[in-house]
Amino acid sequence: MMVESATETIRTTGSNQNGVSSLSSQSDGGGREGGSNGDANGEISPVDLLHLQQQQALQAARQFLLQQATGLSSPSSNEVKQSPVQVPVSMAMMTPQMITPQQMQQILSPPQLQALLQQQQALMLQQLGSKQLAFQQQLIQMQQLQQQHLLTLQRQGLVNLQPSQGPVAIQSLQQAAMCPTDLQQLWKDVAGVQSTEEAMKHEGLDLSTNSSNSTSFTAAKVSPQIPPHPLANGQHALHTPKRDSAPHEEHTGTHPLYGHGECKWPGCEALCDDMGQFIKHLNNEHALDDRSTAQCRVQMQVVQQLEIQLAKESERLQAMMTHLHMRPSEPKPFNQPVNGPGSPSLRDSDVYPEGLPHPPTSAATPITPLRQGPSVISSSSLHSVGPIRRRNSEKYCTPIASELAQNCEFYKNADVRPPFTYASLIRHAILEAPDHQLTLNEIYNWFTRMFAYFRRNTATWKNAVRHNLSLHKCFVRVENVKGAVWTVDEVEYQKRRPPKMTGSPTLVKNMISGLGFGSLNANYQAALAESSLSLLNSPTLVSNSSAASLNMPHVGHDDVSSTVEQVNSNGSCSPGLSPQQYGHQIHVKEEPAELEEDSRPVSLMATITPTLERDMEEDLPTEELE
DNA sequence: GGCCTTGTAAACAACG
DNA sequence: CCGTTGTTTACAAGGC
Repeated sequence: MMVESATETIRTTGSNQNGVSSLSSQSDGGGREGGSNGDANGEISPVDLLHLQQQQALQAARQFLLQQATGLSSPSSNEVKQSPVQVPVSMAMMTPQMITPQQMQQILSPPQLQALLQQQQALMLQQLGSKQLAFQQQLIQMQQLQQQHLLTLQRQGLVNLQPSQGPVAIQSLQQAAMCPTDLQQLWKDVAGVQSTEEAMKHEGLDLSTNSSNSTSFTAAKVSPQIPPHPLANGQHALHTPKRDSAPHEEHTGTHPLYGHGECKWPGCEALCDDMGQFIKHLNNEHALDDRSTAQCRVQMQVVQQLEIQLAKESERLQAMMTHLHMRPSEPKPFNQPVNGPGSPSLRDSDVYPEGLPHPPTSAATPITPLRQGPSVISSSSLHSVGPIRRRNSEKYCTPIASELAQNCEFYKNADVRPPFTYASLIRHAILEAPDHQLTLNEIYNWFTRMFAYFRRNTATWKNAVRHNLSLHKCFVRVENVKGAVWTVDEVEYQKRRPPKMTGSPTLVKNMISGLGFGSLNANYQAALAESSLSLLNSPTLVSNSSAASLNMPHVGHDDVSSTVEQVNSNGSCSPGLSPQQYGHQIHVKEEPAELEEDSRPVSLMATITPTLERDMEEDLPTEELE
């Protein structure tokens, strides 16, 4: 499929953030090393080459455009006369010119760049009046120029883009969705690049004009002089994926860009004690300048991509269900763009439940687990669903390690309940600690640090944490010099969830039989969610998923964070637990009684989302590195 | 329907 | 006394 190529290229973006996505790198709001583009290993890949070439192409194109654009007046002629060269703001907003090619290159992968150009062109077509025809043509020329360049490159074997990809570049881009961490990284890159290149100024481009003719520019109206409310609108217009429904933000303030004491401007996370300080910060740091507009624009792209991705994944789900002889229910929600005009984009909470076969046999069949899935698309309207009795994790799916690694930023910012049990989370927190031990308070902190969700209702979940610590034998309290710390007894933990058969036919049978009557069992739901998530979040893996996979027999495990220990056992550096312990844990099977209980078809995931396996392999090392 | 897991709530004790 | 930590019990919801 086309996904292959697209994701292949997008991977470059993904790889850049490996450092970021690693759980260890929770530089909580602290200094972000923006712009470290990951090409630490000084070799120049074809992709790098492409970037370079693209950069040149862009520059050339821009030069060309600028020369002629200067003659044009913007529709609203609102240019600010700061820079020698004035560019219609719509253009500034809509084209890569608003940031330097270097910046573009840094924040967007080649196909993204290309797609951007095309999308911008499309937008231009919509938004510019007929007067702008000439301008459009120039834009097209620019794009063509770039495409030609790409073509040339490809013919030279430097690029693996399909020649025909020009027209469908957007599609490629769509297919290669960015995961939350991607997005976050994107922001950081933009921010980082901007900050470092601030002095360079925008090569004669001044974007700090306002434009009333560009609808999308409303987003960019996040400007100092505008009070919070319009800002809120702006933010909603952007459909920020990680900032979903705001109702729960009241306690943190009334500003959608402000929450939990920090600035929620993408990639910012600056700490602000109060709203006043935040506003000040907003005005100072996020004024209407090229950086902000760039970020807004990227955010638009982000939202767009997420929406598109959602649609695609929905389609995929539809196809899967159809294939599995499920009643497709109403295909409607899948085929139509998720975000109706004007509707908050991330309406997935509507889409998914709808997309899933409505439980015909039992109205009680819960769909919430899926909705609470880690998927980005399920970020909205989740917090108010009330007590969650079941995580969809634990049993049937999501590897905490990989899930968290990939969606670290997402969970940090989105008020979405992580689809893991407390026990899993606690364990993960502890194992993530340098010496595999944490005090209660440190566990608390980990929760709040890692999950925006756990910044609310502290009494409740803290109680739950304590409850879990006490309840589960796998959590061992160790008296310490400075108090007590909690550790994980892996053996005990694994007892609770012994590895079962992986991708066994039984499972499949179960699944299918479960599907037979349309009542989705939780496993399947989770599988879908998981599958969707992994695809959504790690385009990197998509291309490999089919090939990789299935060669990790024993990991039909629900909570794949267990793999962390596996790795640890190899690499071994776990003061908390001996390597032996770790070595044993996986296959330890004692207390048959307990094992019995565990007829969880966890391995389903291995069948459905082989991606995860690779996933784990990938992010484990990063964990180890911390 | 019973059992199990999980989440939530709450009571309670120990401790600083 | 108060807050934190830790244990325990009870109950509800959901899955098997």
